[in-house]
Amino acid sequence: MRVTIKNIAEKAGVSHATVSRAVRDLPSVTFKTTKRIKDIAADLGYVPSAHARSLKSGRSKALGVIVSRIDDPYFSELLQGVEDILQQEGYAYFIASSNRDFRREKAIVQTMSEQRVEGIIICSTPVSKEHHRQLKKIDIPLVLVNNQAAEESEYSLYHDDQYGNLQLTRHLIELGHTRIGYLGNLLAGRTTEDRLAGFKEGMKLAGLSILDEYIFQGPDGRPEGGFSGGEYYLHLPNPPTAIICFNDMMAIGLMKALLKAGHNVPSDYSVIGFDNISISAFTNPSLTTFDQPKYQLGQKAAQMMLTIINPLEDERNPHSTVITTRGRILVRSSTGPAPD
Amino acid sequence: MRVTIKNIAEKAGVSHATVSRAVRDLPSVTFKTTKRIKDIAADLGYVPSAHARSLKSGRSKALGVIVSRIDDPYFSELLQGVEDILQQEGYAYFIASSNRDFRREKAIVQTMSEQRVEGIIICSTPVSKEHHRQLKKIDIPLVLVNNQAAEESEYSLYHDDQYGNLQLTRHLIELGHTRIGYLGNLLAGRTTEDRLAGFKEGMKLAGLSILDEYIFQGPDGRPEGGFSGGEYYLHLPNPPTAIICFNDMMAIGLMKALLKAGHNVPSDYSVIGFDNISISAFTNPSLTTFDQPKYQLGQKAAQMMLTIINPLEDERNPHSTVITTRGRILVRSSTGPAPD
DNA sequence: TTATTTCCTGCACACGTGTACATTTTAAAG
DNA sequence: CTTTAAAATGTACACGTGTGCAGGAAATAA
Repeated sequence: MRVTIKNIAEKAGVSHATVSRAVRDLPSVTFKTTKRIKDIAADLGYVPSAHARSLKSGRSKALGVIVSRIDDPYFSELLQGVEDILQQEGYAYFIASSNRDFRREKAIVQTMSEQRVEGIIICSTPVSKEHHRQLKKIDIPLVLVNNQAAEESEYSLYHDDQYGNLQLTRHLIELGHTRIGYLGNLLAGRTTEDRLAGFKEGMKLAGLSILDEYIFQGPDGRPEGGFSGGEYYLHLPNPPTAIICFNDMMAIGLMKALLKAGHNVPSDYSVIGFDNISISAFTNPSLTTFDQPKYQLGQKAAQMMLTIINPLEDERNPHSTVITTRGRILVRSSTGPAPD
Repeated sequence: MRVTIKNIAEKAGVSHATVSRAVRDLPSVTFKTTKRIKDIAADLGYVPSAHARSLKSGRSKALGVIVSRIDDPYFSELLQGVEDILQQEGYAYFIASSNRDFRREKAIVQTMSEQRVEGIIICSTPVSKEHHRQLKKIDIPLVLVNNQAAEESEYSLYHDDQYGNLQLTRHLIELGHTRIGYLGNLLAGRTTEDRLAGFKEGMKLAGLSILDEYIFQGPDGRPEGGFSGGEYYLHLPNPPTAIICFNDMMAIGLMKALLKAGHNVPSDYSVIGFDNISISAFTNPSLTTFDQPKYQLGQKAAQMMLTIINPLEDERNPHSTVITTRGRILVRSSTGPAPD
């Protein structure tokens, strides 16, 4: 069995209460006995039980993080930001991937709730408002990152995707492109809508029209989805000269399809991604994209959560906080002047 | 305050012991009262406390997983395998990244230990045997994945890296290459040594010699590290015609450096990666690599851990289990015949 | 009916820790 | 030295749940 404060107390000839105080460095215990107790504790290999503490204090020092998929570079880069803040603060965190499955996400929240996490950072995307209402019923603080059910939530962080795709669209127009396509992601819900809106806005501002057939939703947000999107565009009788993809992964898949068909990027087609995942600087050609500050977003989400659950004594938390961030366009080599 | 079995007991007019039994579906409670109690529990939004249960039973239903970095696709694909098994079994798991920092890993183990995880899956790489000895002192079951301190551990999984690089080397030799380089990863310790050994073995078997200058350790395992490796090779007076990289990320960075300098892959240089991260099929040219079954490795690690901590009644766990897996070579478009 | 058995339920304590309060020890003051 | 205050330590109960044991209710047998 594990070493407890009682074992230490016995060996030190004091009560377990004194040990409890000593290991937490409370000033009410003499320095000398504190030292003695700590030596014995270290000697026995004592590790305090967060569970017992949680039972008394209601604080578990544990959080939960939900993402759609762990092996999606967008999420894993964001997670690294969350991690670096939480580890610093001595918080542990559970992680789980919802796979965009409503029931799976419910099961995850249930499990985390049983584990008495102090809060949950949700980076995946609840499908319905109904779902979101269910989430709020459990009374655990939530921080939502780029979540769909925006309006309903108190604490959330957003990246301004519409602004991002507006910048990207402008960039293409400045290069002389007029026939521009948007390759979306069927699974991404509101996110793909926001990005589409930015694209439409950019086209409208320039007085350009969009052919219906230039807007296509790929089956997923992976390279495979981008590849099949590429096949779609290549089969159009009059394909666009530039394509804005939902994200970098899809752009990479799309480029693959174009190159495989013997076309050149960017001289035949300009291709654009979104997110600036780390690999996007090393593709061939390197990818023009929009730099969404994922790592910082993760950090800020973690900090927001910590602020909520550890409010400073003298101030109350605001009822609601929404942080909106904007990244910046990164022009690389996958975009060029429109062909004649 | 959260709903407890006492609250339910009060409302149902029974003792909390009966509620405790009812919510766990023990047969000793009448079906009728069980139903009534469960209805009340659901009505009040009861969520059992894993912490209180853990205190009594010693089982926390929580595990820990340590990786070097979460945003490394190798680890995140492996993690997805772990996740898919554990979620199915109702286990939650803490995750943490060590950043290959000894002290950070120690702090992580401490935190997880306080959280009373039932076991820890370690995918990062302990530097020293001393470190590994410290790990074993805490009496928590460990499963090591591709870990350096191989011999000392009871439960571990390995991918046969040496075999892998032997296959890759053979492939290049069959293509007529004789001047072959190995670009390692300075941070990867034993892993890069194993892969180097496979390379040397392949060369030796073919009666080929290796120039010292063809073996170079890049500063890290990311594209950046591969890029600087590429710059190194390009500055050699007599560069190799083919380069085997520590992993796919480095191979992608290396290709970037070669292409940037105006060379062609594979007609000027053949390039090979390792791991088969999902993006490697979509690079330009697509990457010849060795398919390490990361997802399956993660699954097996999780299953092994579950077997250890939930042994079947009628059988005892073996004192030690080591699983070794072999992947297979994937020939794509980044390798070709040696130039004249 | 009563006696016996089986089935349910309640009581009481345990898990490891924290804390208000009581008690003892120590230090300071007289 | 005693007296008094302050500091250090101990006692007892609490957190939410599980479980051995005892007791009560119901079902079966006589």
